[in-house]
Amino acid sequence: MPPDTKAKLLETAERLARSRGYNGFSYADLAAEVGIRTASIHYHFRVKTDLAQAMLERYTARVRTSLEQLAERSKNGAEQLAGFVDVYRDALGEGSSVCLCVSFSADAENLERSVLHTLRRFHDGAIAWLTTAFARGAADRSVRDVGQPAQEAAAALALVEGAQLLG
Amino acid sequence: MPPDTKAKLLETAERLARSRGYNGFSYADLAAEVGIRTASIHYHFRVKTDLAQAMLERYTARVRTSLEQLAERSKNGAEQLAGFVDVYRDALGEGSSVCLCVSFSADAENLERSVLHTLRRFHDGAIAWLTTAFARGAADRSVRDVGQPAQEAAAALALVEGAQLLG
DNA sequence: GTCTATACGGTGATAGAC
DNA sequence: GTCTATCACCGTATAGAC
Repeated sequence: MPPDTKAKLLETAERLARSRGYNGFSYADLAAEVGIRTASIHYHFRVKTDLAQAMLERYTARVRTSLEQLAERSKNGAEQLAGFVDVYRDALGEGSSVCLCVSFSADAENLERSVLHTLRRFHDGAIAWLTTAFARGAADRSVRDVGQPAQEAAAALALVEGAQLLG
Repeated sequence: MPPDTKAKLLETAERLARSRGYNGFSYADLAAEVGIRTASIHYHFRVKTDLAQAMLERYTARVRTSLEQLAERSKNGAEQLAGFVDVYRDALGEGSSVCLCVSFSADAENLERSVLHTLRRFHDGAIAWLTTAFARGAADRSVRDVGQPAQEAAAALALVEGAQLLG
């Protein structure tokens, strides 16, 4: 069994990005934490953009799975919505860190197209999921005062991301 | 009349920070836009932290004035709250930029204590203002479904900041 | 796969002439 | 006040030995 350095790099990079922002950690920081040299990182991720892309894809897949499971096991729309906050925060990395997408969005100006594209798809997916949840809550009467589900969804996403920024 | 380079630096720096993030612009960028050399910037702001502090103080003062005037001229709580979004976005720099505090919050990990303190005071002030507005709206019946004004205020601030991040 | 060694540009910052 | 010149560092990235 190899130590699977690549997985360790991704895990550590995500933790660093979520606590310091994507541009807030360097290959030097990452290498030090994992216990190798910066040059070795380049073997696994040729350029830093490759690392960013891999981080985001790994993160997106994890969130998608969590949300799908939550939608299935929820009894109604209200329960589904209530679980969203937990998924968005706790299940994705404990403690005083921030959603990976918040950290990426903040430095969005310097990101590559492909990474930006993945980021946008994550947001679209989250809004679609929330829209369904609000519509469900309105239909089963478990959520009150639902206007346009799509608008409620956009507002809800902005709310949780903004809340993290203020933390 | 001198060209007042210092003011021009602050103005340009704010525009750059709001479109690229605080760590997204360098003295080189700033110097190029203003039309001087990087060394000259150091005459006005010895270190970059000094610039950050000055930017934030200037911004905070401007927002405070706008919010005070808005509170005074508003007929009721609902009108006051409706105007908040405009102040927070338009009145503080047109176009596709972001609130200066969002850009600072994103890179918060690398900021100095004093800057961080000013940033927190801005947030506290905004929440206090919003709390008053919600309480006013609840009292004069112009705003429906007001729970705890302080909580509504925190949620509202998170909402507008998160919305900017997603933009 | 990981290492040492190195390249190269960009960064904030300083000294001193004008 | 602004300049030129220069600094020490840190960032990503590459070459090649092991």
